Amino acid sequence: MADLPPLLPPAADADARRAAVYLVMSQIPPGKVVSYGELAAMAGLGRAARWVGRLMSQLPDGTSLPWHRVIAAGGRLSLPAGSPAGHEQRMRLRAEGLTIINDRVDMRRHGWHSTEHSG
DNA sequence: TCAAAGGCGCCAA
DNA sequence: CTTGGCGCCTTTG
Repeated sequence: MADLPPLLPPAADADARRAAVYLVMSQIPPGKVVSYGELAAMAGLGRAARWVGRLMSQLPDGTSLPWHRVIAAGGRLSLPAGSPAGHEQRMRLRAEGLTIINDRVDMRRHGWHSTEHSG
């Protein structure tokens, strides 16, 4: 996507950036997914995709944030199915009506802000 | 300041 | 499809 102007100042504290990411995350509707990079851009962090990924791993176990709706670019699930988090992710996504094939989901259908022109 | 690393992303072969 | 390579942003030693 085009380079979105930072919603946050470069000097924003980690708390502010985290809050921004959490806020965007909380807006992800069930059955929809976004990539790390998209989430980073939407939160005003630019290309901090990796940073977002690390933030995900840092989330508390009992968090209410839909971390499972944050996946890798192109609809890929980077978390291994054998991993507890990966298993949980697939379980939740399937529960929300997503079809996971070859560790991938159809971004055109389940992408939060994708071209859902024909529904 | 330099180097290494992380639930990443994109391009070339 | 799988590899290999480089870029990106941030944190840590």
